[in-house]
Amino acid sequence: MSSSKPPNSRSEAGSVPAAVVNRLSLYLRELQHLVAEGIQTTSSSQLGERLGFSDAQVRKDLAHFGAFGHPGVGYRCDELISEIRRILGTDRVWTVALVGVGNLGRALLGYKGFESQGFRVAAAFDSDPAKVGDRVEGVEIRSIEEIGQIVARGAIDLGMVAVPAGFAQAVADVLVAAGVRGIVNFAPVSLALPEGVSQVGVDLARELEQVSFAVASRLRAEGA
Amino acid sequence: MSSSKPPNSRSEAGSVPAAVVNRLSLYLRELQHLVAEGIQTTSSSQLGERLGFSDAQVRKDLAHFGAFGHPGVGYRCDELISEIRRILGTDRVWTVALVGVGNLGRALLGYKGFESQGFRVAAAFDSDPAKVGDRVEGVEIRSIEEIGQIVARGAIDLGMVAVPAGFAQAVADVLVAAGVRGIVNFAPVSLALPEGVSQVGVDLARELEQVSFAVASRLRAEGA
DNA sequence: GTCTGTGAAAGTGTTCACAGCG
DNA sequence: CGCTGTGAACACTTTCACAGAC
Repeated sequence: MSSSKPPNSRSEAGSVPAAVVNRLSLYLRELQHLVAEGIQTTSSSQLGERLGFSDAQVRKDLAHFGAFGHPGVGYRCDELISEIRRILGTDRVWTVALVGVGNLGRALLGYKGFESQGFRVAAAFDSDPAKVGDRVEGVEIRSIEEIGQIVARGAIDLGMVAVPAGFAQAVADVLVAAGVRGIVNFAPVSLALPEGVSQVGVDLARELEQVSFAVASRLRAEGA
Repeated sequence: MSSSKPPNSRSEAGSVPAAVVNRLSLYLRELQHLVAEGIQTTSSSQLGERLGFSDAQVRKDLAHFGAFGHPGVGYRCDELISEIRRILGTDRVWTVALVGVGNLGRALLGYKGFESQGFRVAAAFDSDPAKVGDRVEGVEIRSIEEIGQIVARGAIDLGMVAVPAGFAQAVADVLVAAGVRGIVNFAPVSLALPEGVSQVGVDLARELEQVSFAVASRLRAEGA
């Protein structure tokens, strides 16, 4: 409990608001676009402007994790990219298991955006015997019974659940029992997971509902 | 400024926090599950418990829009479902245009969860001449040049963008010019849209990053 | 002069706790 | 009694504004 804290490092595990983490990965994405445009240095105001946030918001968010900027200069893009990847944990490759190789599962297997961000879909499972053994995008589809073996072998960090709503909880239970540490759930149900397993839900109908609310509100305001 | 306000109605268009709208569609989903389980009446605490929120949170959220509960009883599920659908605007059918029929676009065309929530994917567009004319899930793929005609004909309310990042802004511009009122963007870029057009972004890699942050934080906390 | 990092102020969102209704 | 709806207390986030670094 004595000891000097290492400089340039904050809690990171401590309670960082989810909204901050959300924006962090937006910053990362935008920094990568900047680099692709040949821009090497940016500022909190440039970054904020491109994303619709204030400059102060950008600086405060980053301040949760350390001091990465250069007063009078701004942020070196490649430097900040490295820092954010380290914070998000994507300075290494996470292996991901996909469960459910329907339309959506197939799209996830073929999605090109995972690899460059540090995620590798390393295994796919489906309950349909007709699909087991097939290869999709170079990944062999295995029987759902094999989840335990493959994941517990330590080869899998995260799970993506793309099965019908009625099966999602059971699949999640199996994944958790096998030792997965986090789950992205594409089924339209709220999963009950034990503490220590993180989840993010992606519900396509809900995304549309968010838009329809905004549009409907605007229509109501105009019409009234 | 005199006048009696009509009972059971609040602003709705007024500034409702996005977080509230997000939870609203979670409530809707959960209420639909409750009905499927044969449960007809629920309470703020039951609803909250199943979703991980406090009972007070549920009541406060709903209070933004009116008084839908029955003291001493709770909420009648079907009643509350109707109210929330009205608030979200999904008490009618929204027609949606999909742009980009790659892996993800195909999955969106085949997604079974839209119809029941009030969304109909009524048109699909792709820039690849080889795809134009094909039918996917009963929807004919049209050339991107036709967006203007089809949307402006008034048949389309919302757009879903599932094209590569580099084309997303251009596609969004065309959709907006054609009169679309809201966009769900699956490309990993921030779209610049004019005021009056709503957007929601879904970035699959970012969803995984949120999970990897949480897991990495936990590992750091344990390891340290 | 430019831009960061940060306390202090302002603004929002959440929880508490209870009056009032069924 | 149980449960809603709600003002008041609290906690959290964002914005402001400026000292310090380049």
